[in-house]
Amino acid sequence: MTSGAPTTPSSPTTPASDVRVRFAPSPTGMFHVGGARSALFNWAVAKRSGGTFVLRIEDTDAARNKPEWTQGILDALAALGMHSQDPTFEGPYFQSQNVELHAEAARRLSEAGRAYYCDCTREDVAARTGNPHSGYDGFCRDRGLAYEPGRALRFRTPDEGETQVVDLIRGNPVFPNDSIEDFVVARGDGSPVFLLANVVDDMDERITHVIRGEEHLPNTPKQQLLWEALGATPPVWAHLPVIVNEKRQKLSKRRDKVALEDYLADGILPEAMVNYLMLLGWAPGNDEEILPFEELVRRFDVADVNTASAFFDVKKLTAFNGEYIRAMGVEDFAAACDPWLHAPRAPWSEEQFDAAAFAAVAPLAQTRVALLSEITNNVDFLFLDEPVHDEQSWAKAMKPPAAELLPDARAALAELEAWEAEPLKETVTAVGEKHGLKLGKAQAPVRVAVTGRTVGLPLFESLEVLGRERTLARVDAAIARLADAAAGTPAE
RNA sequence: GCCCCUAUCGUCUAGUGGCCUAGGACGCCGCCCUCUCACGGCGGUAACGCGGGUUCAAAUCCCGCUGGGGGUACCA
Repeated sequence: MTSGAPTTPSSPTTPASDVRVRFAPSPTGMFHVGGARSALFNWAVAKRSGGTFVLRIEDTDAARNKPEWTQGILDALAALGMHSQDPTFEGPYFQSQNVELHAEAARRLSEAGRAYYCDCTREDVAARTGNPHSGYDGFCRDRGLAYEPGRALRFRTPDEGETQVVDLIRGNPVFPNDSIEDFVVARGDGSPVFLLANVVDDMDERITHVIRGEEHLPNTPKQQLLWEALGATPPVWAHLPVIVNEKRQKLSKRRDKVALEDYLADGILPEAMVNYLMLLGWAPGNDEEILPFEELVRRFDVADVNTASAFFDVKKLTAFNGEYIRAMGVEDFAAACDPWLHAPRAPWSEEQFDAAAFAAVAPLAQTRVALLSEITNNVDFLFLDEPVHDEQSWAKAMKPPAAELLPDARAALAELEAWEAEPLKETVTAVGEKHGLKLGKAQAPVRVAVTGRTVGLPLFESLEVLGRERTLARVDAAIARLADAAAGTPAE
């Protein structure tokens, strides 16, 4: 404020800062795209500020936690670029290893009179208030109950005043204290609940900014009260808008496709997913959207994140993925396709697969796939013994004069000297003209005979790679089928 | 019920009182390119929820309404 005071120099090298953010998932299922976005925003803040990203696994719900889910979280974060080899990354810590600290915090709260023991059941409370949703009525507040197994510890919330939360995204929401019930901080068996454990861990890990989903906003005044009661300065909060489905409900594991792994298995590139997720609720400005993560980070400020919920649009994600695929070098593209070129994802065997043939055709396929998984159908005709039988394609392409054209094409192809794309194209063009067809029409029966489909890679390059022998055999098979159909013996 | 958040094209968003006859992207439609399908190029479609204020001036500020969402557990 004072004029003349030295301002912070803007250094080209990011100075190490005290900013410590965290991502604290619980390992109760497949890793969620919503979680991925929260992690990414935290990661971006840490990167941007030169701070630290702490990963904490909240594994205290023994009944629902499974170790494989924890590994799933680690793998998913790593796939998106957040891994322990990066100096920004700290952890993972496990909440279950901090139970002593949680218990001590509960004890302090109790001893300081900030919390009290309660033996009411839900039914007791509901019977007294007449409303199952009205919250705890404070019945045990001044009964001076000592701890006994079965008695929960409740935090004594202030009766008056209000609690204001400092939130970078939402302004500073104010909650009337009389609307905050005396919530449970430790269960009847002494174990801490989320509200407490989460706060104690954040204090322990010296978290300065809590950036999480909007669904936690109602927890925030309670947690802030806990921070204060425990004698610490609350962090700065930032509540991200929720991600919703087409019905504008929060994405849920039950009804929506939310597992990051599923999208990767479809052939969404991690970079595309990162780019898309960063743009859900935030825009880098300048009318630009497709940007590398480093650039996104450079422009990112959590305070600029939107407040309204955002629809997870798979179509736009897919479009982004197409952009990323087309931007790759051909070799990288081919390498990325690899998992979809072999069993079990591909319907052909290792013996049938021909790497050289794929390499020849990869550049042609690159502009035609938006998901890597689509590569399989684009090149299957090269590796399968017979082309796929797509009956719709057959019906569309094998109308007259296909039955006459195909034998002519077969004959011309058999005599072609150079089995290369250009002469192949000239040959089919000539045959088509003989039947009064332009190339566009004339190529269709040949395409379906050889590849099984009306759509696909450029035909003549495909034939060149397939080879004369296999091409002719397939055309022969199609001619035979057409003849059978004409003779009244249905091929089907 | 109570508490809280929220509202620009179908969708993601730009917009911080005049640059807005509201910009970009996805989607959709048309044209061009073209051996199919894509890619690419060009063009089009389409929005400030409603009602009051404040102001010379409001998508932008205020209030109300309506709509949407989240939370309301001895889950996290």
